[in-house]
Amino acid sequence: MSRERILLAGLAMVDEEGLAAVSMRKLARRLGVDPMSLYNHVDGKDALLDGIAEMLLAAIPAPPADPDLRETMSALAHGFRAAMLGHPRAAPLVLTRRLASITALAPVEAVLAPLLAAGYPPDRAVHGLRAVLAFLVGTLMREVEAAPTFGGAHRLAELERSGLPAVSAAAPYLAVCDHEAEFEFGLRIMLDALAEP
Amino acid sequence: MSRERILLAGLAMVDEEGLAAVSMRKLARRLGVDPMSLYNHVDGKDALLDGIAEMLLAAIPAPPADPDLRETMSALAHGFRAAMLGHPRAAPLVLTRRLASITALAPVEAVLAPLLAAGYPPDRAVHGLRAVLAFLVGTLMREVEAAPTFGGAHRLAELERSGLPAVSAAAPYLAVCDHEAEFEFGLRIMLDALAEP
DNA sequence: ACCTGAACACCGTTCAAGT
DNA sequence: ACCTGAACACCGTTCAAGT
Repeated sequence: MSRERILLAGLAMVDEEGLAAVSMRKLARRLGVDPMSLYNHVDGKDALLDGIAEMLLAAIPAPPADPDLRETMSALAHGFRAAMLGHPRAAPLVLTRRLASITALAPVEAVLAPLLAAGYPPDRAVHGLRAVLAFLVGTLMREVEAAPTFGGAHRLAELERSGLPAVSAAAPYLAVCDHEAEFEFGLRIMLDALAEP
Repeated sequence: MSRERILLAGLAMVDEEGLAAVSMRKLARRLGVDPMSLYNHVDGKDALLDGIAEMLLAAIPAPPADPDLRETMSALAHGFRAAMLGHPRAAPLVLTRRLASITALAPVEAVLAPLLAAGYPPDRAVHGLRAVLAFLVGTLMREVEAAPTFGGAHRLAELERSGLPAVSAAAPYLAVCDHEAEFEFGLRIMLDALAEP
Protein backbone atom coordinates (compact mmCIF):
# COMPACT_ATOMS: atom_id res chain seq x y z
CA MET A 1 0.00 0.00 0.00
CA SER A 2 1.22 3.42 -0.88
CA ARG A 3 -0.32 6.69 -1.92
CA GLU A 4 0.96 6.24 -5.44
CA ARG A 5 -0.40 2.74 -5.86
CA ILE A 6 -3.79 4.01 -4.69
CA LEU A 7 -3.81 6.96 -7.08
CA LEU A 8 -2.80 4.79 -10.02
CA ALA A 9 -5.51 2.25 -9.22
CA GLY A 10 -7.96 5.12 -8.87
CA LEU A 11 -7.03 6.51 -12.27
CA ALA A 12 -7.35 3.07 -13.85
CA MET A 13 -10.77 2.73 -12.27
CA VAL A 14 -11.91 6.08 -13.65
CA ASP A 15 -10.56 5.17 -17.08
CA GLU A 16 -12.42 1.87 -17.11
CA GLU A 17 -15.67 2.60 -15.34
CA GLY A 18 -16.08 6.35 -15.30
CA LEU A 19 -16.03 8.91 -12.54
CA ALA A 20 -19.47 8.12 -11.18
CA ALA A 21 -18.46 4.51 -10.56
CA VAL A 22 -15.54 5.33 -8.30
CA SER A 23 -16.00 4.59 -4.64
CA MET A 24 -13.58 4.11 -1.80
CA ARG A 25 -14.99 0.67 -1.14
CA LYS A 26 -14.68 -0.57 -4.69
CA LEU A 27 -11.20 0.87 -4.98
CA ALA A 28 -10.21 -0.98 -1.81
CA ARG A 29 -11.69 -4.18 -3.20
CA ARG A 30 -9.66 -3.71 -6.39
CA LEU A 31 -6.54 -3.38 -4.25
CA GLY A 32 -7.47 -6.35 -2.10
CA VAL A 33 -7.55 -4.35 1.06
CA ASP A 34 -9.96 -3.08 3.68
CA PRO A 35 -11.69 0.16 2.67
CA MET A 36 -10.36 1.92 5.73
CA SER A 37 -6.77 1.16 4.84
CA LEU A 38 -6.95 3.74 2.09
CA TYR A 39 -7.41 6.43 4.69
CA ASN A 40 -3.89 5.88 5.91
CA HIS A 41 -2.52 7.19 2.63
CA VAL A 42 -5.22 9.46 1.30
CA ASP A 43 -7.31 12.00 3.15
CA GLY A 44 -10.69 10.83 1.90
CA LYS A 45 -12.48 10.54 -1.40
CA ASP A 46 -12.14 14.19 -2.31
CA ALA A 47 -8.41 14.16 -1.69
CA LEU A 48 -8.15 10.98 -3.74
CA LEU A 49 -9.77 12.73 -6.71
CA ASP A 50 -7.54 15.77 -6.24
CA GLY A 51 -4.56 13.44 -6.23
CA ILE A 52 -5.62 11.81 -9.48
CA ALA A 53 -6.11 15.24 -11.05
CA GLU A 54 -2.61 16.24 -9.98
CA MET A 55 -1.13 13.11 -11.51
CA LEU A 56 -2.76 13.96 -14.82
CA LEU A 57 -1.59 17.53 -14.65
CA ALA A 58 1.95 16.48 -13.82
CA ALA A 59 2.01 14.18 -16.84
CA ILE A 60 1.67 17.04 -19.30
CA PRO A 61 4.94 17.23 -21.20
CA ALA A 62 6.86 20.51 -21.28
CA PRO A 63 7.24 21.41 -24.93
CA PRO A 64 10.69 22.32 -26.26
CA ALA A 65 11.58 25.98 -25.87
CA ASP A 66 10.86 27.86 -29.07
CA PRO A 67 11.65 31.51 -29.72
CA ASP A 68 8.33 31.92 -31.51
CA LEU A 69 5.56 32.76 -29.03
CA ARG A 70 2.79 31.42 -31.20
CA GLU A 71 4.59 28.12 -31.71
CA THR A 72 5.16 27.72 -27.99
CA MET A 73 1.58 28.55 -27.02
CA SER A 74 0.24 26.23 -29.66
CA ALA A 75 2.45 23.40 -28.45
CA LEU A 76 1.30 23.97 -24.86
CA ALA A 77 -2.34 23.92 -25.85
CA HIS A 78 -1.92 20.76 -27.89
CA GLY A 79 0.02 19.09 -25.10
CA PHE A 80 -2.71 19.92 -22.61
CA ARG A 81 -5.35 18.61 -24.99
CA ALA A 82 -3.46 15.39 -25.64
CA ALA A 83 -3.08 14.77 -21.91
CA MET A 84 -6.82 15.23 -21.34
CA LEU A 85 -7.84 13.11 -24.32
CA GLY A 86 -5.53 10.38 -23.06
CA HIS A 87 -7.85 10.03 -20.06
CA PRO A 88 -11.17 11.42 -21.23
CA ARG A 89 -13.21 10.11 -18.32
CA ALA A 90 -10.76 11.51 -15.78
CA ALA A 91 -10.27 14.83 -17.55
CA PRO A 92 -13.19 16.51 -15.76
CA LEU A 93 -11.20 16.10 -12.55
CA VAL A 94 -8.54 18.44 -13.92
CA LEU A 95 -10.99 20.71 -15.70
CA THR A 96 -13.33 20.99 -12.77
CA ARG A 97 -11.39 21.02 -9.52
CA ARG A 98 -9.47 23.85 -7.92
CA LEU A 99 -6.17 22.32 -6.98
CA ALA A 100 -4.42 23.97 -4.10
CA SER A 101 -1.24 21.99 -4.59
CA ILE A 102 1.89 23.58 -5.93
CA THR A 103 2.04 21.14 -8.85
CA ALA A 104 -0.98 22.94 -10.28
CA LEU A 105 1.29 25.89 -10.92
CA ALA A 106 3.53 24.13 -13.43
CA PRO A 107 1.20 24.71 -16.38
CA VAL A 108 0.74 28.31 -15.31
CA GLU A 109 4.48 28.80 -15.36
CA ALA A 110 4.66 27.10 -18.75
CA VAL A 111 2.19 29.56 -20.28
CA LEU A 112 3.28 32.66 -18.43
CA ALA A 113 7.00 32.34 -19.11
CA PRO A 114 6.82 32.65 -22.92
CA LEU A 115 4.32 35.51 -22.65
CA LEU A 116 6.64 37.46 -20.36
CA ALA A 117 9.63 36.62 -22.53
CA ALA A 118 7.72 38.01 -25.52
CA GLY A 119 7.43 41.32 -23.77
CA TYR A 120 4.01 41.04 -22.22
CA PRO A 121 3.57 43.11 -19.07
CA PRO A 122 2.62 40.73 -16.25
CA ASP A 123 -0.97 41.95 -15.97
CA ARG A 124 -1.64 41.41 -19.67
CA ALA A 125 0.11 38.05 -19.51
CA VAL A 126 -2.26 36.92 -16.78
CA HIS A 127 -5.29 38.09 -18.76
CA GLY A 128 -4.00 36.17 -21.75
CA LEU A 129 -3.38 33.08 -19.66
CA ARG A 130 -6.90 33.15 -18.28
CA ALA A 131 -8.60 33.72 -21.62
CA VAL A 132 -6.74 30.85 -23.27
CA LEU A 133 -7.38 28.61 -20.28
CA ALA A 134 -11.10 29.38 -20.30
CA PHE A 135 -11.27 28.41 -23.95
CA LEU A 136 -9.27 25.24 -23.36
CA VAL A 137 -11.38 24.19 -20.40
CA GLY A 138 -14.63 24.83 -22.28
CA THR A 139 -13.50 23.06 -25.42
CA LEU A 140 -12.05 20.05 -23.64
CA MET A 141 -15.08 19.64 -21.42
CA ARG A 142 -17.11 19.41 -24.60
CA GLU A 143 -14.69 16.92 -26.13
CA VAL A 144 -14.85 14.58 -23.16
CA GLU A 145 -18.64 14.82 -23.12
CA ALA A 146 -18.76 16.78 -19.89
CA ALA A 147 -20.06 20.00 -21.39
CA PRO A 148 -23.03 20.83 -23.58
CA THR A 149 -22.65 20.58 -27.31
CA PHE A 150 -25.71 22.80 -27.52
CA GLY A 151 -27.16 21.07 -30.51
CA GLY A 152 -24.74 18.21 -31.00
CA ALA A 153 -26.82 15.91 -28.82
CA HIS A 154 -29.63 16.12 -31.34
CA ARG A 155 -30.28 14.20 -34.50
CA LEU A 156 -30.19 15.89 -37.86
CA ALA A 157 -33.88 15.30 -38.52
CA GLU A 158 -34.77 16.64 -35.09
CA LEU A 159 -32.79 19.81 -35.74
CA GLU A 160 -34.43 20.32 -39.12
CA ARG A 161 -37.97 20.16 -37.82
CA SER A 162 -37.23 22.07 -34.61
CA GLY A 163 -39.19 25.04 -35.87
CA LEU A 164 -36.18 27.25 -35.16
CA PRO A 165 -35.14 28.87 -38.44
CA ALA A 166 -31.43 29.34 -37.81
CA VAL A 167 -31.10 25.89 -36.24
CA SER A 168 -32.84 24.35 -39.25
CA ALA A 169 -30.65 26.25 -41.69
CA ALA A 170 -27.46 25.16 -39.97
CA ALA A 171 -28.71 21.69 -39.06
CA PRO A 172 -26.21 19.68 -41.14
CA TYR A 173 -23.32 21.47 -39.43
CA LEU A 174 -24.84 21.33 -35.97
CA ALA A 175 -25.44 17.60 -36.23
CA VAL A 176 -21.75 16.81 -36.50
CA CYS A 177 -18.81 18.07 -34.49
CA ASP A 178 -15.23 17.62 -35.62
CA HIS A 179 -13.50 18.26 -32.32
CA GLU A 180 -10.10 18.59 -33.90
CA ALA A 181 -11.30 21.28 -36.30
CA GLU A 182 -13.25 23.13 -33.63
CA PHE A 183 -10.20 23.13 -31.40
CA GLU A 184 -8.01 24.57 -34.13
CA PHE A 185 -10.60 27.16 -35.08
CA GLY A 186 -10.92 28.49 -31.55
CA LEU A 187 -7.24 28.19 -30.72
CA ARG A 188 -6.35 30.25 -33.77
CA ILE A 189 -8.63 33.03 -32.54
CA MET A 190 -6.90 33.06 -29.17
CA LEU A 191 -3.40 32.89 -30.62
CA ASP A 192 -4.13 35.64 -33.13
CA ALA A 193 -5.34 37.83 -30.30
CA LEU A 194 -2.18 37.14 -28.32
CA ALA A 195 0.16 37.52 -31.27
CA GLU A 196 1.80 40.57 -29.75
CA PRO A 197 1.85 42.30 -26.39
CA MET B 1 -47.20 17.48 -6.18
CA SER B 2 -46.22 18.38 -9.67
CA ARG B 3 -43.12 18.23 -11.78
CA GLU B 4 -42.74 21.98 -11.60
CA ARG B 5 -43.05 22.16 -7.83
CA ILE B 6 -40.36 19.47 -7.57
CA LEU B 7 -37.97 21.24 -9.94
CA LEU B 8 -38.41 24.56 -8.15
CA ALA B 9 -37.78 22.96 -4.78
CA GLY B 10 -34.76 21.22 -6.25
CA LEU B 11 -33.35 24.48 -7.55
CA ALA B 12 -33.92 26.14 -4.19
CA MET B 13 -32.11 23.28 -2.51
CA VAL B 14 -29.12 23.59 -4.85
CA ASP B 15 -29.05 27.35 -4.29
CA GLU B 16 -29.07 26.93 -0.53
CA GLU B 17 -26.99 23.83 0.09
CA GLY B 18 -25.03 23.20 -3.07
CA LEU B 19 -25.16 20.45 -5.64
CA ALA B 20 -23.46 17.81 -3.53
CA ALA B 21 -26.12 18.12 -0.84
CA VAL B 22 -29.04 17.32 -3.12
CA SER B 23 -30.64 13.94 -2.64
CA MET B 24 -34.01 12.54 -3.60
CA ARG B 25 -34.72 11.73 0.03
CA LYS B 26 -33.93 15.19 1.35
CA LEU B 27 -35.87 16.82 -1.45
CA ALA B 28 -38.87 14.65 -0.59
CA ARG B 29 -38.53 15.60 3.08
CA ARG B 30 -38.48 19.27 2.09
CA LEU B 31 -41.70 18.73 0.17
CA GLY B 32 -43.27 16.75 3.01
CA VAL B 33 -43.73 13.66 0.93
CA ASP B 34 -42.46 10.11 0.61
CA PRO B 35 -39.24 9.86 -1.41
CA MET B 36 -40.84 7.51 -3.88
CA SER B 37 -43.58 10.01 -4.71
CA LEU B 38 -41.06 12.07 -6.63
CA TYR B 39 -40.68 9.23 -9.10
CA ASN B 40 -44.21 9.78 -10.30
CA HIS B 41 -43.21 13.15 -11.71
CA VAL B 42 -39.52 12.85 -12.39
CA ASP B 43 -37.60 10.00 -13.93
CA GLY B 44 -34.92 9.76 -11.24
CA LYS B 45 -32.17 11.92 -9.84
CA ASP B 46 -30.42 12.46 -13.14
CA ALA B 47 -33.61 13.56 -14.85
CA LEU B 48 -34.29 15.89 -11.92
CA LEU B 49 -30.94 17.58 -12.44
CA ASP B 50 -31.54 17.80 -16.19
CA GLY B 51 -34.89 19.40 -15.45
CA ILE B 52 -33.33 22.01 -13.18
CA ALA B 53 -30.73 22.78 -15.85
CA GLU B 54 -33.48 23.25 -18.41
CA MET B 55 -35.33 25.65 -16.14
CA LEU B 56 -32.22 27.76 -15.82
CA LEU B 57 -31.61 27.70 -19.53
CA ALA B 58 -35.20 28.65 -20.28
CA ALA B 59 -34.91 31.64 -17.95
CA ILE B 60 -32.27 33.34 -20.08
CA PRO B 61 -33.88 36.45 -21.51
CA ALA B 62 -33.89 36.97 -25.27
CA PRO B 63 -32.14 40.29 -25.86
CA PRO B 64 -33.83 42.89 -28.06
CA ALA B 65 -33.08 42.53 -31.76
CA ASP B 66 -30.24 44.82 -32.77
CA PRO B 67 -28.95 45.31 -36.30
CA ASP B 68 -25.39 45.38 -34.98
CA LEU B 69 -23.99 41.85 -34.75
CA ARG B 70 -21.46 42.70 -32.10
CA GLU B 71 -24.08 44.35 -29.92
CA THR B 72 -26.36 41.34 -30.21
CA MET B 73 -23.65 38.79 -29.45
CA SER B 74 -22.44 40.81 -26.50
CA ALA B 75 -25.98 41.06 -25.11
CA LEU B 76 -26.43 37.30 -25.48
CA ALA B 77 -23.17 36.56 -23.71
CA HIS B 78 -23.99 38.93 -20.87
CA GLY B 79 -27.48 37.52 -20.55
CA PHE B 80 -26.12 34.00 -20.33
CA ARG B 81 -23.58 35.09 -17.75
CA ALA B 82 -26.18 36.89 -15.65
CA ALA B 83 -28.42 33.83 -15.66
CA MET B 84 -25.57 31.60 -14.46
CA LEU B 85 -24.39 34.04 -11.80
CA GLY B 86 -27.95 34.29 -10.53
CA HIS B 87 -27.66 30.63 -9.51
CA PRO B 88 -23.94 30.03 -9.13
CA ARG B 89 -24.24 26.70 -7.37
CA ALA B 90 -26.66 25.36 -9.96
CA ALA B 91 -24.76 26.75 -12.95
CA PRO B 92 -22.55 23.66 -13.32
CA LEU B 93 -25.72 21.74 -14.19
CA VAL B 94 -26.13 23.86 -17.31
CA LEU B 95 -22.42 24.08 -18.05
CA THR B 96 -21.78 20.41 -17.56
CA ARG B 97 -24.73 18.39 -18.78
CA ARG B 98 -25.70 17.48 -22.31
CA LEU B 99 -29.36 18.28 -22.53
CA ALA B 100 -31.28 16.30 -25.09
CA SER B 101 -34.41 18.38 -24.70
CA ILE B 102 -35.55 20.77 -27.37
CA THR B 103 -35.41 23.73 -24.99
CA ALA B 104 -31.63 23.45 -25.06
CA LEU B 105 -31.80 24.66 -28.64
CA ALA B 106 -33.21 28.09 -27.81
CA PRO B 107 -29.81 29.62 -26.97
CA VAL B 108 -28.33 28.04 -30.08
CA GLU B 109 -31.00 29.68 -32.18
CA ALA B 110 -30.38 32.98 -30.41
CA VAL B 111 -26.68 32.94 -31.32
CA LEU B 112 -26.99 31.41 -34.76
CA ALA B 113 -29.72 33.70 -36.06
CA PRO B 114 -27.74 36.97 -35.87
CA LEU B 115 -24.65 35.30 -37.32
CA LEU B 116 -26.62 34.04 -40.33
CA ALA B 117 -28.33 37.42 -40.67
CA ALA B 118 -24.91 39.06 -40.76
CA GLY B 119 -24.00 36.98 -43.77
CA TYR B 120 -22.14 34.10 -42.14
CA PRO B 121 -22.30 30.88 -44.11
CA PRO B 122 -23.87 28.23 -41.87
CA ASP B 123 -20.67 26.24 -41.37
CA ARG B 124 -18.75 29.31 -40.20
CA ALA B 125 -21.65 30.34 -38.00
CA VAL B 126 -21.54 26.98 -36.23
CA HIS B 127 -17.77 27.27 -35.71
CA GLY B 128 -18.29 30.73 -34.26
CA LEU B 129 -21.07 29.51 -32.02
CA ARG B 130 -18.93 26.71 -30.66
CA ALA B 131 -15.86 28.85 -30.06
CA VAL B 132 -17.85 31.48 -28.17
CA LEU B 133 -19.67 28.82 -26.20
CA ALA B 134 -16.44 27.10 -25.22
CA PHE B 135 -15.10 30.38 -23.92
CA LEU B 136 -18.33 31.12 -22.03
CA VAL B 137 -18.47 27.67 -20.47
CA GLY B 138 -14.83 27.84 -19.39
CA THR B 139 -15.09 31.33 -17.99
CA LEU B 140 -18.35 30.76 -16.16
CA MET B 141 -17.15 27.49 -14.67
CA ARG B 142 -14.27 29.44 -13.23
CA GLU B 143 -16.57 32.17 -11.94
CA VAL B 144 -18.80 29.73 -10.11
CA GLU B 145 -15.77 27.99 -8.63
CA ALA B 146 -16.26 24.85 -10.65
CA ALA B 147 -13.14 25.22 -12.77
CA PRO B 148 -9.50 25.76 -11.93
CA THR B 149 -8.24 29.27 -11.48
CA PHE B 150 -4.77 27.84 -12.06
CA GLY B 151 -3.09 30.08 -9.57
CA GLY B 152 -6.02 31.92 -8.07
CA ALA B 153 -6.39 29.32 -5.34
CA HIS B 154 -2.98 30.28 -4.01
CA ARG B 155 -1.90 33.06 -1.69
CA LEU B 156 0.30 35.88 -2.88
CA ALA B 157 3.19 34.90 -0.62
CA GLU B 158 2.95 31.31 -1.78
CA LEU B 159 3.09 32.36 -5.42
CA GLU B 160 6.11 34.58 -4.79
CA ARG B 161 8.20 31.86 -3.20
CA SER B 162 7.02 29.14 -5.55
CA GLY B 163 10.43 29.03 -7.20
CA LEU B 164 8.77 29.44 -10.58
CA PRO B 165 10.13 32.62 -12.14
CA ALA B 166 7.18 33.66 -14.30
CA VAL B 167 4.70 32.83 -11.54
CA SER B 168 6.71 34.92 -9.08
CA ALA B 169 6.94 37.83 -11.49
CA ALA B 170 3.21 37.84 -12.13
CA ALA B 171 2.24 36.89 -8.57
CA PRO B 172 0.33 40.09 -7.70
CA TYR B 173 -1.88 39.63 -10.76
CA LEU B 174 -2.31 35.89 -10.30
CA ALA B 175 -3.38 36.32 -6.69
CA VAL B 176 -6.48 38.29 -7.61
CA CYS B 177 -9.11 37.64 -10.26
CA ASP B 178 -11.58 40.29 -11.33
CA HIS B 179 -14.11 38.04 -13.01
CA GLU B 180 -15.90 40.92 -14.67
CA ALA B 181 -12.70 42.21 -16.27
CA GLU B 182 -11.56 38.72 -17.33
CA PHE B 183 -14.93 38.10 -18.91
CA GLU B 184 -14.79 41.34 -20.90
CA PHE B 185 -11.19 40.72 -21.94
CA GLY B 186 -11.95 37.28 -23.33
CA LEU B 187 -15.30 38.22 -24.81
CA ARG B 188 -13.71 41.07 -26.71
CA ILE B 189 -11.26 38.65 -28.29
CA MET B 190 -14.09 36.40 -29.43
CA LEU B 191 -16.24 39.26 -30.71
CA ASP B 192 -13.33 40.85 -32.56
CA ALA B 193 -12.69 37.54 -34.25
CA LEU B 194 -16.34 37.25 -35.25
CA ALA B 195 -16.66 40.88 -36.36
CA GLU B 196 -17.27 39.89 -39.95
CA PRO B 197 -18.04 36.70 -41.86
C1' DA C 1 2.74 3.18 11.81
C1' DC C 2 -0.40 0.72 9.52
C1' DC C 3 -4.34 -2.38 8.94
C1' DT C 4 -8.99 -4.21 10.22
C1' DG C 5 -14.02 -4.69 10.86
C1' DA C 6 -18.08 -3.27 13.04
C1' DA C 7 -21.07 0.51 13.15
C1' DC C 8 -23.46 4.97 11.85
C1' DA C 9 -25.85 7.76 9.03
C1' DC C 10 -26.74 8.17 4.86
C1' DC C 11 -27.76 7.11 -0.61
C1' DG C 12 -30.98 5.82 -5.37
C1' DT C 13 -34.24 2.82 -6.80
C1' DT C 14 -37.43 -1.61 -7.14
C1' DC C 15 -41.44 -3.60 -5.92
C1' DA C 16 -45.77 -4.84 -3.78
C1' DA C 17 -49.44 -2.77 -1.48
C1' DG C 18 -52.60 0.63 -0.84
C1' DT C 19 -56.19 4.73 -2.23
C1' DA D 1 -53.24 7.83 -11.44
C1' DC D 2 -50.84 8.75 -7.62
C1' DC D 3 -48.90 7.84 -3.07
C1' DT D 4 -46.63 4.87 0.46
C1' DG D 5 -43.21 2.11 3.06
C1' DA D 6 -40.40 -1.81 3.35
C1' DA D 7 -36.45 -3.68 1.32
C1' DC D 8 -32.03 -4.09 -1.43
C1' DA D 9 -27.69 -2.94 -2.52
C1' DC D 10 -24.96 0.34 -2.04
C1' DC D 11 -22.18 4.86 -0.06
C1' DG D 12 -18.14 7.80 3.01
C1' DT D 13 -16.30 7.98 7.27
C1' DT D 14 -15.66 7.38 12.67
C1' DC D 15 -13.95 4.74 16.09
C1' DA D 16 -12.07 1.08 18.89
C1' DA D 17 -9.32 -2.83 18.41
C1' DG D 18 -5.66 -5.19 16.75
C1' DT D 19 -0.39 -6.02 14.88
